[in-house]
Amino acid sequence: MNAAATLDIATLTALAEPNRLRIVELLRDGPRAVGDVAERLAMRQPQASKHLKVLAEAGLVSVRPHAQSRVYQLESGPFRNLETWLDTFSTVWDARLDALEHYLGTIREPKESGDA
Amino acid sequence: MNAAATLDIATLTALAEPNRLRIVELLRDGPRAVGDVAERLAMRQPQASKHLKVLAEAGLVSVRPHAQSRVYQLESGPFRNLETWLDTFSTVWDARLDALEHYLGTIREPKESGDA
DNA sequence: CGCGACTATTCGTATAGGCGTATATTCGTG
DNA sequence: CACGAATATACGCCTATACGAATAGTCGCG
Repeated sequence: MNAAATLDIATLTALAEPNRLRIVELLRDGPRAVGDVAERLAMRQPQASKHLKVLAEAGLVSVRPHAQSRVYQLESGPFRNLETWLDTFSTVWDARLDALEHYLGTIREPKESGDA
Repeated sequence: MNAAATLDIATLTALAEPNRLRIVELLRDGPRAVGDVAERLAMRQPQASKHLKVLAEAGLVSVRPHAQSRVYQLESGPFRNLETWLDTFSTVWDARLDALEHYLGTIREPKESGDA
């Protein structure tokens, strides 16, 4: 039911690559064609294409053909989803100290009472 | 200066691993010892230790010794930082269509005035 | 239609990193 | 101080994947 809290790992694996992260940050300033991305980030065209493909498969970017060029732009979905996932941690920071104390208290107890 | 907008890639690489992501989501419910993590996530103790080490080096978790056990808990810093980074994209979605139109218009131009 | 510009794909190579097994280390206890 | 429990580290193996070079595909244009 809470599908909103289920983060797609592909979003993170796509972002967790330096060059791809740079691409995303470049695209933040606006859409770009493949060659444009390659030139600005000083990488070769095939690498740009491959990384953009990975980003596209993760849904982070979309493509729009324009003559021979292909213009890539960011898609909000995965970013919003990631933000939603991050929000599930917001409540943790408040209860953090309390939870630690509590856990240290129960660490002696065997493992009983299956929680969730 | 604006270090807040500079996302540490280590945060993403640490999270972009299924088992580590599961660890983080488990720790969201509260701190856990290594063996506890290993048992709940059905992984072996060394793997749990290694993954927790990576998470710790990325600053996502902190350790607190308790007898022979070591209790790991989430640290808010990287999560907040990631959230701040995500916020830099919020303004993009609004200007998205506009930016695409604009880029398609300038795609013919060689390279207009090197930006920042 | 053939050519040039732009992009995607394929192939081989190198390396990062995850896993399992074994072992070292540390701490509390009697 | 010896022992057991809990954790960390070391080693070898194996897969995923990023890179470079070469090539194939696609589109507009004359």
